[in-house]
Amino acid sequence: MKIATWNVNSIKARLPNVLDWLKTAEPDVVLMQEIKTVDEGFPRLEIEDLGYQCAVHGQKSYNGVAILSRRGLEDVSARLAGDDADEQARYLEATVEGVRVATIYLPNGNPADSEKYPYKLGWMKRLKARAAELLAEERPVVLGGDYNVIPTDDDVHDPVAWQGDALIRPETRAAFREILYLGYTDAFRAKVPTPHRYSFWDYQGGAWQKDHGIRIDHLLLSPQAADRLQDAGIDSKPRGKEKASDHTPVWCTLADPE
DNA sequence: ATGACTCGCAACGCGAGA
Repeated sequence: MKIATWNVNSIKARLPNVLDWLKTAEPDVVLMQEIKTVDEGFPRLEIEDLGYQCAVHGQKSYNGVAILSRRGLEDVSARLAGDDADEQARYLEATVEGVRVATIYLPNGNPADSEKYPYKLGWMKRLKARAAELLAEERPVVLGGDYNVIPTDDDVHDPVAWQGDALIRPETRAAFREILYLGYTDAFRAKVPTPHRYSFWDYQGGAWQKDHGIRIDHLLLSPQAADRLQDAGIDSKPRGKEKASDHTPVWCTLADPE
C-alpha cells in the first residue's frame, strides 16, 4: 500500500498537477493538506474518476484537509480532541484496509512571539494525546502531514537563517520528539539516511532552483505499521512543474498483511 | 534593494503562508 502526504496549497489551483501526479505516482492513499476550500468546493468528481474515494474536512479560504483512497475508506473522523473552540480544519482520520491514517496540517506558529505559537504548541500537545491513544490500539497507524516542524539541522539548508522561527525552535522540536518517543517512526528518515532532502521550497528567492529547502512533511508510523514499511521517499518532480505547490509529496509503501 | 512568490477574496491590496 502506497501512502503519500502532500500539502497542495489550494486544491483548486493545483487540480491539474494533482490529477497528473495521481496518474503517474499511483498512490493508494493521499493525505492532503491546505485544500483551502469548503467541502462543496472540493473537486470530488474529477478525483473519483481516477478511482479514489474522498473524505474532506474543508474550511473557507484557509487550511482544510482531505484523504483520498482507492482501497476503501471507512470510519472517517474529523477534528482533533482537546479544544472544542478550535474551528480550524486541520485534522482528519480514516481507516484503509485496517490501517488507521490521519492527515495533519499542524499550525505554522509564526510569528513566534504572537499568540500563534502557543496555539501551535497546544495543538502538538493534543496531537500527542491522540497519537498515544492510537498506539494503545496496537494497530498499524500512519500519521501523515505538514507538521511545520524541521526535526534536525540535517533537515534544513541553512539552520542559522531559520534560528528563532516557529518551525525550528527548541520547544517545537521537543514537542515533535515527544510524539516520536511514544513509539512512532519517521518513515522517510528510517529509509533514507541522506541529509538535506527537502519537502518544501519557498516560492521566493529561487529557493527551488538553489535547493534551499526544509523537510517538514512527515509520515509517522506506529510499530505495527513500521514493521510493514518497505520503502519511503520524497517525490520532488511535482515541485518542478508549472504552477507547483511549494510542498512536494512524501510517500511510503507498506507491505500487505499476510 | 523599501525586492524577490502564490493563494483566496468579493479584492482592485491585503493577510497568510513558512
